Amino acid sequence: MATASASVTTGPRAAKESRKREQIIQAALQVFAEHGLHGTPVPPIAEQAGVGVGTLYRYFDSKEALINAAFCDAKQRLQDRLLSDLDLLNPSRALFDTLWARLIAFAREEPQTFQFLEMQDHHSYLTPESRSREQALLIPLGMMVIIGQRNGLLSDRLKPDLAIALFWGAFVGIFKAERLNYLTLTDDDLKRARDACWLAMANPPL
Amino acid sequence: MATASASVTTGPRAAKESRKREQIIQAALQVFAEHGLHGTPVPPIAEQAGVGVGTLYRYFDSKEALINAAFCDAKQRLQDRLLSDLDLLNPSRALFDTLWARLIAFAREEPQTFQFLEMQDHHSYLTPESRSREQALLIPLGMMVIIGQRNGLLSDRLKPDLAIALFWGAFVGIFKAERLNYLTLTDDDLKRARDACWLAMANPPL
DNA sequence: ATTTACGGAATGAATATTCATTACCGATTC
DNA sequence: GAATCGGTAATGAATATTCATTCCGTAAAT
Repeated sequence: MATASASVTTGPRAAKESRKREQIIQAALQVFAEHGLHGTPVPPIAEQAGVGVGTLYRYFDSKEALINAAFCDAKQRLQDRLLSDLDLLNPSRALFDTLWARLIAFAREEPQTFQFLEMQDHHSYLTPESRSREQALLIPLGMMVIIGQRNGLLSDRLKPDLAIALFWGAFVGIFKAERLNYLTLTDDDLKRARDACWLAMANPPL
Repeated sequence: MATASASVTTGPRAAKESRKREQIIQAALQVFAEHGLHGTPVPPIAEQAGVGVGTLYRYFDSKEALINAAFCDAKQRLQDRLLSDLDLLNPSRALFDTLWARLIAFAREEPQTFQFLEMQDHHSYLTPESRSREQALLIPLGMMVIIGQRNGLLSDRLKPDLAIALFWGAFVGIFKAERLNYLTLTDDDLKRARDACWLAMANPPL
């Protein structure tokens, strides 16, 4: 009885279910990124995940719930990969380069996740809880910029929110251009783009 | 007979039809921008345009055709407003400022059009012809950057396509942030953002 | 043996598109 | 100038399709 009770939350059964959940979310991310949220029927998601439609609905109450789960999962992964083990309260050029490199790695290794997060039409679907998850990434970055500006490392020309929007937009823009085949990005291009972004935000050296 | 024949293509009848076409496209832009392409049923578009659904289908073969028409129309308007009466082959800081000012004006006066053009999920719908219209804007801008780099006005750090993608992305990013209420953009903010973008692309003064 | 998970056909609601009908407009006739 | 007519435009209810969700027979697990 004790073991049975334990297995409800920690046994191999639970582990397998948890894995299948992830599997469905992963599949959803891919198909959503390709066809948009309204644009993808549920059955293709199930197929991509290798499960029946009925099974999908065992794990998620509705398409909307799945969208929110996928969104939170993706945002969380981006946040983890960007911020983990980083001391944002000590800004430096090296920290900026690290953040840039991590962004690149994320966009390269999980292109669909990146694209999914940049899609427009989330916001009509998202629960307040999902929406607030956005802040978990933006607030630390904002603090970093504020401190950088106090330090004199970054120019205070741009208010922090604006600097972040500009930087983020530029990054998204170059990857969007690559996805649409308007250009190809070499490693060298990415370094040059990074330096250009830095020039836009930094204080000129004395 | 001659008069009758003429009125077929040039009379008040034709003019009214042409106006109604525009009216429907305008309405489509607005509703699409708000709810996404897959997300908006056809009847609401007709309602917004003040016509019956059947009428809409008299003017456009399908929802897809309407999307393409709206896209071409929007791209054309953006292009006209950005490039008309401008000598892109003589780049200068003043020309850059003019382009920036025109972009602002467009984004401010036709926010739905701007948002519609930046939506992700066009590309699965667009005909090759619609798609090629993209080039009509990108190629002149590319030429301008090339000449600016030859001049020494712009840094040749970034290859032209990359410079444009970066700049465009930054611009889209700050307006997206404003739309999502992450920040508010004052006129002063916009000037500062402009200068930051210039720093990213220009050659430093000697 | 019983419970739980699975799959995918079945269901009903939502949506794109069509079509039979009506309203309108300009031309022609008296 | 008024009345009639032919044809085109407009309409929205009806149809066909697509989609989210459910349900039940089967398989797996315990």
